[in-house]
Amino acid sequence: MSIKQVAKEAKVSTATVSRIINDSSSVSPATASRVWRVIRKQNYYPNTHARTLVSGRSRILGLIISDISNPFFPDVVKGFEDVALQNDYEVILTSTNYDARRMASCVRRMVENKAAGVAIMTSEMNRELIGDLARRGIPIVFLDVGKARNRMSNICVDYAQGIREAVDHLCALGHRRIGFISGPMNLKSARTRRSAFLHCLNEYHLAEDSGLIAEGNHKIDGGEVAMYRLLKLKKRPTAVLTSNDLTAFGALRAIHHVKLRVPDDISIVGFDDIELGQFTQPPLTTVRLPRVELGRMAYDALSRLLHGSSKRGSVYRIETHLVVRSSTSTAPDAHSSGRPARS
Amino acid sequence: MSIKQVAKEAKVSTATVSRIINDSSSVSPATASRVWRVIRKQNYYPNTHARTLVSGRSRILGLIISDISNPFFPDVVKGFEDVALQNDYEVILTSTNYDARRMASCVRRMVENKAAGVAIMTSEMNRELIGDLARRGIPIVFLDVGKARNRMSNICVDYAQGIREAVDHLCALGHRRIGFISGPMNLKSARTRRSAFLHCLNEYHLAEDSGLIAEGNHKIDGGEVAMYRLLKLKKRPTAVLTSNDLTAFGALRAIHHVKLRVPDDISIVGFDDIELGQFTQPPLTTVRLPRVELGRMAYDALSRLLHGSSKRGSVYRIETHLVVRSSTSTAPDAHSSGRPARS
DNA sequence: GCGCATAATGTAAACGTTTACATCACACAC
DNA sequence: GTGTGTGATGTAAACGTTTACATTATGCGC
Repeated sequence: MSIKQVAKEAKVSTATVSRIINDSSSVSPATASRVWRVIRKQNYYPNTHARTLVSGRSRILGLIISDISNPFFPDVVKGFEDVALQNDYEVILTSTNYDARRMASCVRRMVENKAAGVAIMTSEMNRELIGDLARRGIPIVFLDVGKARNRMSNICVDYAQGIREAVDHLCALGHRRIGFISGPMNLKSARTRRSAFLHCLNEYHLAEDSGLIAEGNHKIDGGEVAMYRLLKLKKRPTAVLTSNDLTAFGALRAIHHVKLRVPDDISIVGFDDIELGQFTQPPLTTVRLPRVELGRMAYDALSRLLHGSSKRGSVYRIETHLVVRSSTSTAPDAHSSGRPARS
Repeated sequence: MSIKQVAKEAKVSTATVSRIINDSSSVSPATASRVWRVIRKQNYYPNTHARTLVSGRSRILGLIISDISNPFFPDVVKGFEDVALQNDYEVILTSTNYDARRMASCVRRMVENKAAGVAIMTSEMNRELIGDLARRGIPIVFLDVGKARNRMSNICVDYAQGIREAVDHLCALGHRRIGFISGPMNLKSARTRRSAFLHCLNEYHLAEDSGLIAEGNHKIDGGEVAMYRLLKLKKRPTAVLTSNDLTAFGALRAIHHVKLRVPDDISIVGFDDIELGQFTQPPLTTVRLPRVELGRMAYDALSRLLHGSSKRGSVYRIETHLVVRSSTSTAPDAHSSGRPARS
């Protein structure tokens, strides 16, 4: 059961066994193979906790997300976990449930478990808590937070690119009144997406009409309610971008409910490209955010912070691109004036 | 940083600090509050690994699933995690990716991390591996495996109930040719669902026509392909049950693609009731399997095994029920002969 | 004031590893 | 034969806790 018993049966010291398990450096092949035999025979597994205790390094990586039942996250988790596992790291997954207080407990758990590094894939942030981790020398990877410092890297999603492609696409189809359904404005990621949209509108010299912007909650019901609001406008938008796909699903639902058709009467563009978007009626045109890759990148960033030569963090970039399906088409009121020039 | 420093600053022994952190039994309130002050001031967190090492108990629970990006699992994970956390357990999540070999590594990781208990929510099983856990005295909770033994409990999903309700519902609507799209037959859970369906058909004295049974893969594409097969039948079914919702989504897609209508031409019933089922076109009639509750129950079962008086495991039962939405309606060829009697 | 139960606290061993350092055997140069 | 470098192995301390046991202080009955 313990290294001692292995050592005893193999007639070597515990030090030798330890060396064999870990690096095999400077141990004779003969002894090594004999000890390996005993290890297999006894079905011995080293005790992680003892290892961590003495060596100080833990081979545990923390992954903090908002909520696993938000379809954005499973792929991120998968990407992160797969590659972490391949490198013999254990992953501890915690969720904030969008609640800043639970963030504190997430961080505490990371510290208690002596996580070697932490990837924070949620935007509920807390300066002090981060400081807590930093002070303990734990490398951190953030999502969409602008700074790279010592032992802190940052993954920046280029929302603007995808949104630009979407607006581009809609303008080409003759749309001029383009609405937007945002996420909850207390969420950093929602604000980022929203401002990328507004910025883009400017580039196209389209009037920024705050009436065309509704706030959702990044869930289906919120998207539905927000879409009803936009539909009640006397001059309703001919196309609507949404802050995430679930919101778009809600919008589709609302439109269907008032007996309008997508894309004939209204075009809808989602964001994220969750798998189910292919199967809505009609299949959803959306901006793809590669989530598995995001998870993988979070691991890579962490790994570089852990094993890299420099302790200085970096900023990584994830691209987003439009995926055209069937929820967008020509604007119903399209004149032949063509698309506006990009500024 | 360590208990010693706390002890030193509070002018007590490490034993006293330990007692204060853990049980507070037989330590004077005065000392306790003084020590707590120091703990907070130093921002001290006990080292989990040291704790586990000496005490032998680990407050880590293992959760083994197939694949987090299968929409069945996030809710299970959520249910399990939430209640585990409330009870100060850490959760280690591992995925088999439907691969028996990876199951071995999942189990090894559980042992290495000295998990206090393990919930295995996937049907890829392996006798030896389980024995490995059992021999180490680690309590286990299974899903849909019939035995309860020492330190082993089992959660049984009552698939039959929900399927019975579904067939009942379809028969009441005049359907006689009811098809079934199964999951991959190498999956235990898929086989269980399939045989529950066949059994039910018997109860209704409906002919068991193997041509009406197609094999999918529990994913959308598989459901789609399987549905095409059923549609090509010279006497195609008027209603189709599916082994899970994703399969049903695929079926909807296939039907839509050949310009038939759901439910007018064909009724579809899913299984699981994943959230997105409400938002398909039409919203999916399905059998609800309460996943969050399943996760919670897995924790409870584990907890009882850990802290309960008896080491003997139990069998728990999860009910499934039909949720009627809009993907089912009267059979197109319905005669007025009424529904067949239940045997 | 004495003895004794009880409450509060301290001492030190133990948990299973890793690792710096010590030891040993051996070969090789001189 | 002596010294010295090297490769293989052993010894023992250390990691940060918990906990059985020991010790000390406190209060109470008589």
